[in-house]
Amino acid sequence: MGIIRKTQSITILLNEFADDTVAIAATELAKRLKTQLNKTTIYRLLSKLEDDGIVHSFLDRNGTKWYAKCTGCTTAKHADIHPHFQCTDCGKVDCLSIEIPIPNIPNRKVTISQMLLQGKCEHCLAQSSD
Amino acid sequence: MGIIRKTQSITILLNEFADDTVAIAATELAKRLKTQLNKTTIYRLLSKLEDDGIVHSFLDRNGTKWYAKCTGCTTAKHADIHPHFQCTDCGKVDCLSIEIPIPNIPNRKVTISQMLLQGKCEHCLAQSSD
DNA sequence: TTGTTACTGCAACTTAGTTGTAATAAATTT
DNA sequence: AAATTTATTACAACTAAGTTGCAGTAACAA
Repeated sequence: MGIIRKTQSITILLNEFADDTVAIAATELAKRLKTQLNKTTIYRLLSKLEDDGIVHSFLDRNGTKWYAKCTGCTTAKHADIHPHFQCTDCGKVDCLSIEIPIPNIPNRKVTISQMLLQGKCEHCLAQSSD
Repeated sequence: MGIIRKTQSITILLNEFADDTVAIAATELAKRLKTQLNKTTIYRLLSKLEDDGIVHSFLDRNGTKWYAKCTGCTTAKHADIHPHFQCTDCGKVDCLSIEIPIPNIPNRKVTISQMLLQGKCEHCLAQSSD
């Protein structure tokens, strides 16, 4: 179910992911590209790009789905095991370049681990002098 | 916005949380209690119970919202900083009684940390002899 | 340049959750 | 115990995110 043809739509969509660590909400993409792409196309492409290991997705506390570029992922396996950070002030979300070890839980075999951190980003910390 | 009156509805709803560590999906509660409570009531009560520190909620990878009982929380602050575990085989979700330290991120002030672990639960591990 | 079929747009749909409002039932007062 | 107050509930209607089916379009191979 990956991407086979290099279409205009893909170029338009990938252009939005200029910054490698900043995540974009799926709904935000749908809004931004409304005049250029149908929302069905956007959702379908995002899903394919994720299958191909080009982007990865995650949810924040509100259930909003975010997408960001992958680094070092393949079709076979997503290697993005970094935590994500959401600023509670400005709402900005990005990928943190640290690795969180998967904790060992007795009686269970843990294979996937996801971490969402919330707090104040650099910019908002400076603003509030707090 | 907390709970003021001890109503029948609350009794019915809280009865579902018999097990202290097993989480229940909001949609599952809506389905189970359909004949007894209106879904609006269910969602509003869950939200109030969360405000009161009686239950806490979190989202899984599919965006499904789960609720589970709190231990040691108050109206002022949710103290449930444990990770949640979802079995990729049977779908069961529960609270793990371990504490994950909030990682220190340079240039950011992290105040909330959430972790979702996925893998095989004890029961499904035994089933699959794997 | 033609044929194949992946991809896209559109409309209609689904699902989770929310909002407004009138009726009901806890809890308090008399 | 009855009356009063108002938090709570049910109902219907709505919203927002995402999905599905399908006919038309556009990559790309031959």
